[in-house]
Amino acid sequence: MATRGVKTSRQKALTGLRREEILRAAIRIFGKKGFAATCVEDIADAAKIAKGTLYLYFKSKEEIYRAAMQLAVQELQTLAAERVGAAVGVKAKLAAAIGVRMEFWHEQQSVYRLVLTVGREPQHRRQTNDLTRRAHESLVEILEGGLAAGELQPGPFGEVAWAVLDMIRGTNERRMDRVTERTPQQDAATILEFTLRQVGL
Amino acid sequence: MATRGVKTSRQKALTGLRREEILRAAIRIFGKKGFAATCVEDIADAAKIAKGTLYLYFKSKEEIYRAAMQLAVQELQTLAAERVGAAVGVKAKLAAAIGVRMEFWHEQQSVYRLVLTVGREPQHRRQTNDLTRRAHESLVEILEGGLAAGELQPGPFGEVAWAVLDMIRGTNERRMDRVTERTPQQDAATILEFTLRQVGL
Amino acid sequence: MATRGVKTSRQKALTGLRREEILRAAIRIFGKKGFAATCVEDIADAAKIAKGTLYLYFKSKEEIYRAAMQLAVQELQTLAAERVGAAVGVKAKLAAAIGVRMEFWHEQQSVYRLVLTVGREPQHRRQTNDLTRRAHESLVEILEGGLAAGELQPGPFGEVAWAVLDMIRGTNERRMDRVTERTPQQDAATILEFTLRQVGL
Amino acid sequence: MATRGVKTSRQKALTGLRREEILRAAIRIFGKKGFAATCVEDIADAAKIAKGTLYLYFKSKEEIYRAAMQLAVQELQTLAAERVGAAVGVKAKLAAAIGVRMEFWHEQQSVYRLVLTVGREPQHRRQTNDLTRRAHESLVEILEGGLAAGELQPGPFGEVAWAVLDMIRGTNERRMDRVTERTPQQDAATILEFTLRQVGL
DNA sequence: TATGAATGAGTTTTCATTCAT
DNA sequence: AATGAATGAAAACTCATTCAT
Repeated sequence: MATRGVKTSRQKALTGLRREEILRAAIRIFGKKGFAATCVEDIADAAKIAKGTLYLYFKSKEEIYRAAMQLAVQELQTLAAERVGAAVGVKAKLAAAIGVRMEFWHEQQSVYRLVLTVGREPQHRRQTNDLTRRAHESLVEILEGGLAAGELQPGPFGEVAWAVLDMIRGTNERRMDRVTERTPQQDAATILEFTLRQVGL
Repeated sequence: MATRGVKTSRQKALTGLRREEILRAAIRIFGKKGFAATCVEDIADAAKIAKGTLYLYFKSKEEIYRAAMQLAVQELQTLAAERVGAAVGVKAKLAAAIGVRMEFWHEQQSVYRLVLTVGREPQHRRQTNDLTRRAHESLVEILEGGLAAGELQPGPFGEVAWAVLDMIRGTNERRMDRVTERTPQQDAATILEFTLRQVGL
Repeated sequence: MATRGVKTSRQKALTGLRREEILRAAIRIFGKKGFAATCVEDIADAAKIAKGTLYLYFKSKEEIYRAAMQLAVQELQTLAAERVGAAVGVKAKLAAAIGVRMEFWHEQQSVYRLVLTVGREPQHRRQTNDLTRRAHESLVEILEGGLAAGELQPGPFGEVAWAVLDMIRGTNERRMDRVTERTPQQDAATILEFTLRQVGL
Repeated sequence: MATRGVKTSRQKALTGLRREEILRAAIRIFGKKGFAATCVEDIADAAKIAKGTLYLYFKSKEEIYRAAMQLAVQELQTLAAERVGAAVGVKAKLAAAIGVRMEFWHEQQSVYRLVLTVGREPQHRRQTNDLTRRAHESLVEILEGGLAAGELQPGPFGEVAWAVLDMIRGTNERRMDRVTERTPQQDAATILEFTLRQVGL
């Protein structure tokens, strides 16, 4: 009765932990099999809980997916903001923005598969696009910062930023599918070089 | 009865036609709904035949998908080879290679959706990658042709070609999802410009 | 292709037959176990078809129930209208209306259980009430016919008609639950007598 | 610790109170939704206790139902016995017996719904019938008392008593479902009148 | 005694594939 | 060849009951 409707902070922490464990499992399985081919029980098994328990934390398979995606992307965004913030100068900031994404996806391949496969399914496009747009904005900001600082000339920053994201996606995908043999570092370097050439550096 | 087990060429032609009708329907529906969310009956309805009849032409849903993809891509490749062959000089050839892809996908959005969504699902990656590899090869050939003709200096042609494909994919996707407002022509121009800058033209 | 979207009358008859077989099975099972406690598979088993086949004829468990109820009641109403129409004079008509209901329910206990149990569940009340109202109307008509013919004095026909239905329900239920040992004929006679006394005959 | 395994009378009283609170909540919810559609958590919430706590007082959902029903009916029986006992003469006693039931159910619609809907489900018929039988007996007693006192002639008292109960149920149900617009008092008067006419008063 | 997280059997519904006509 | 009714395995989700705290 004492705790009715209330949660001690210890309980909240546990609940949060459990939620996250489930999401990590979900990311793994969704990333491997895709959304439709993943069944809820697979996720439960991977999280080592019963099927019903999932539904205490999420109210549908769809919601599990959304939360998993959010968790994954949130972490990347935090990390990227940090690294870009620490860099000085457009060039270094761009290198940081590109590099952090290459490394992150490389280390978190299952997350990336999740974004690439499930995120492209018709019902998930909108969410995925929102995430992409934010990444785009942060790249444009870097370029505009360079302009303001007099390091760059004006240019089609919007288009360049999209090109960067397209290349990051493409190189990562090819690495994951073993279409190319290049390392994340090599790819990052190439993309940076290409980008700088586009903005006249 | 006379032709039991044998096919007259007229019959073969008819069969081929019917197959293609089915595939056109499949492309439309798969592209709109994705692979898992499409049910075989949807395709049969769209092709105006009975569900059972599908199985006379294809032995599973999976096979319908594979054939649909192949049909879609084959047409693009034929068209691209033709246009690129007709162009003279690296620049014109590149412009043709990029332009033909932009237009084709723009006109055949449902096919493109098919490639983008279903083609990304785990079980279809290998096939999709094969198709992409061929596109890559043909771009590299153009660039190497330019080198042989003395129009270009040596450069990271492989990487540039991938970048082109990544940008084509990205811009098309954004247009389809209405993330940007640009026309296929504008995008093609930007991509071409970007590419030429990379190879020093 | 010839029959696309069309059904030969033979096919329709078969389909109708199958539908009815399913409904007869449903009536039996729903009547025995109640709505919630009946699972779709029980009905399929009783109808000797596969679970999935049910869904070719009805789109949900709920719809099966509604159709079953309708079928059951429709038959009673047809039979009642026939018998009442054939009878001459208020007294005979009343006897027919009461008698036909007693016999019908007695012979079709499973249908009756269906109406009594499932029909009382909150989500089905409205449909059940509609059916009851029609039975009420037809009884009132008989009484008003008697008034018009000068056989009866004016009276609270509406209330009497409800009382008749209440008693029919009550006696049938008690017989089914073996709370009393009376026969349908005895009960019908008692109810008729009671009714006539109420309208002054 | 001193009282381990033993219950002080204070504890028993508290336990009894808590049990009753739960049952009142259960009556409300069962009455509104029916047995199957009610989930244990609904009851717990309504009783403002945790789901697990329910199982300290009752060992299953089924048992909660049985106890709730018993509680509901017990109160009616006590009240009826009291009122009938206070009335003098068959007519007054009948009026009391009918009236008390009409009023009670009218005021306790949720209880009544419980009896009407859940009580009709196959697994609960026996219990419901037992309760009904007792109501029947008490009505018969009144009529036989009238016979003994010389107020009535012999008659089919058993049948009349059932008719009374059938009409009470019917009128209450119709009022609850808004099939009629009559008040409990009007219905009670009509039923009394009908009854008296049957026993020749 | 009280709690509510965890369980997993059980339910409805979908749909790729088969097969008798 | 063509049909579409029939199948049944598989999926998402619910909820009565248990149990560690």
